[in-house]
Amino acid sequence: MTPHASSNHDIITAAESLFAEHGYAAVSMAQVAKVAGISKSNIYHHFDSKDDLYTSVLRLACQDMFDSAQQLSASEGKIAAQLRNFSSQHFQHLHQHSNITKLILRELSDANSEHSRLLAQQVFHETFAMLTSSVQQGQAHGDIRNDMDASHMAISMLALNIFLFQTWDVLQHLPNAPFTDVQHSQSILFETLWHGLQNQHPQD
Amino acid sequence: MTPHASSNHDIITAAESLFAEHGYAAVSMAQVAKVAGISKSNIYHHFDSKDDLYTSVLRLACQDMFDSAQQLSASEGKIAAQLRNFSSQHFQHLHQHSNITKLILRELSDANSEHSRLLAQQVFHETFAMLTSSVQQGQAHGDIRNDMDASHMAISMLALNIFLFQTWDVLQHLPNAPFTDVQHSQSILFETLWHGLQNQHPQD
DNA sequence: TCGCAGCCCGACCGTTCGGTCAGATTGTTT
DNA sequence: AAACAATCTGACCGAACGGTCGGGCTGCGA
Repeated sequence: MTPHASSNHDIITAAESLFAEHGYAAVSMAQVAKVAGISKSNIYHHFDSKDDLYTSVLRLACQDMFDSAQQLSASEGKIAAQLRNFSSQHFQHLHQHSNITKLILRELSDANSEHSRLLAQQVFHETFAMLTSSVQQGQAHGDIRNDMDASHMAISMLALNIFLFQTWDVLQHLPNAPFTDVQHSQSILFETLWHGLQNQHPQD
Repeated sequence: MTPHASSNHDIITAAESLFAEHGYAAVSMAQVAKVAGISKSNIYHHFDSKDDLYTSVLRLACQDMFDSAQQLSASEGKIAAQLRNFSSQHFQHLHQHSNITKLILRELSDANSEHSRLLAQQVFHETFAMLTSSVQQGQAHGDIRNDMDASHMAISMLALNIFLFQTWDVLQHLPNAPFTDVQHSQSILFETLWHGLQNQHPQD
């Protein structure tokens, strides 16, 4: 509600990390207050309810994700370098805003209200539309094969990055330890996929 | 524990769907009792605590996932057909056991105890090892390019399937509706990736 | 200096939580 | 029918939950 709000941002920051780490139901207002360094009652002076706090956190998180996603625009140069650069930036982007990413991933699992889902899909749509557009440009230039849907190619790139983000901790516990450097693994996954997008095949 | 298993299985079934849908913290023992059709106290006759119930649910879920994952063995024929078939089966497998899949995906986000993580990663390792082995066979036969790590190729296939599973609801809300039939999208994603794994390229 | 409006807190409320317990019910064995 | 263990339940407990309230504190305009 209140736009300028002094410690409003502190509360949201504390709530954001807690919600991201443990989920909505597992976080109490008392915990948020303790982390934010204020009293529990004070939170209710800034927010109507726990749900209002969570909604505010989610809305601001999506806004941040939206803003910073617009900054990772497609660079100049060949399509290959463009997509490679975009994918790499997107992956780092996920880690830099890891709290927000975890929050949105949780929202995917819950799938309850359409309201929260709309927020997630709004932020989803941003990077997705950018990537799809780049792929379509590549198809127009003849660099990317035309016999496949640009949307599916774009979603594949996002899928590899997001999946790698959320499973990295588990992947490192696999035997024979095939995954050590996260940046290296990301580039390998991209190159594998990119290799299949190129338009230099003879026939099938 | 109990060999003839009176209502023990009913409780776990009820708890499984509730935990999968809403998460551990958001589900109360009273809700589980109501869905299972028994009293709350009766649950404590079969399980020591809420944590014990959840652990039992997770252990049984991983066991089911493990067992049924072994059944989707690599079929005969060419490597391409093998992998295509495996990927398709794996995807259907996720949907047939959607509760267990959601449960394990939630476990990924929580990342709290090593105990539960080990369970999840055990079930993860199963399909991963199978796929990696198939890819390595393909590499030995010369059907799959040798200049990339088999582990990363395998994880890419799993990533596309799992990501498609958990984001399908959101993807359908994207504008222009590029994703309509989930089976069709899955095959497109696989073909795109498989196109990049093949060993029939001239050079880079 | 006063007043007053926002900011903030300790104490408190009703409800729900996970969990316990004494006892009713049921099934089986003798 | 008696006896006994397993199964099941309603009533209950202390703790923690989301949320409220009255009143202190602080800064600022008059």
